[in-house]
Amino acid sequence: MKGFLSFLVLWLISKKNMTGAEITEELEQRRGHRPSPGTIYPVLKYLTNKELLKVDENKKYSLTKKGEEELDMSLNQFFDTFCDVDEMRRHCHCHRK
Amino acid sequence: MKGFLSFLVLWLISKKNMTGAEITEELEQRRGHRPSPGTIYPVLKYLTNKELLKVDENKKYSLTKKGEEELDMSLNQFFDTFCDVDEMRRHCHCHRK
DNA sequence: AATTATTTATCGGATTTCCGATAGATTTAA
DNA sequence: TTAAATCTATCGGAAATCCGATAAATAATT
Repeated sequence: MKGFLSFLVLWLISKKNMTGAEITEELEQRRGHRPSPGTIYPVLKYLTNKELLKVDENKKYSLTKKGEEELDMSLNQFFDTFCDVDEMRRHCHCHRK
Repeated sequence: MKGFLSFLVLWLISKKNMTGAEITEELEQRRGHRPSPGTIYPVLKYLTNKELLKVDENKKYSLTKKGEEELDMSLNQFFDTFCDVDEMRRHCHCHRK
């Protein structure tokens, strides 16, 4: 529950506060398949319990201060791992049909 | 076994043919922790069985034609999911201490 | 050649991750 | 105000993921 999906959810919510349904929709757009309700709601609950997300009266999730810090750390980790992301993109684009 | 680790291994080997030990080393550099032998060798076996990798007499792994195609597809998927990777990086860097 | 160190490989199991089914809650439409 | 549709939430279980322990194979050192 603390894998790539959590990371992606934090990132998406950092860009725009969203409800569970909106997050589901956005994930489907990006990944090409829709996460099941049994996937996304437990993730949101987990992140809320960890106080990385908070939710308002309209069920819109937003990052807490702690969530922003966690996101920053995860982004750093991400770019450590994918330090050559520009090269990845070039490789990707030059092979595009 | 077909998750992010496989993707990363394919990418690393596409840049440079490596042995299991060298891949382990490179992953440790990037991620900050060393994958256990019980993790990395099954992944290499899995990718070899799927004919995405081949291995020479010195145990150096390299991509097969099929492996290159798989990598291309995975890279496309990656950049679909992280379509705003530049924004991610900016966000990341501007928060760096 | 014998010993030691390193690398490769397998195995069983612990944990994580994710899903489909189900149900309750909320919203929308009739 | 019902009825229908959508959203939210939980549950149990299936599958994926990863590890540590162990052992076999290979390489390096003495």
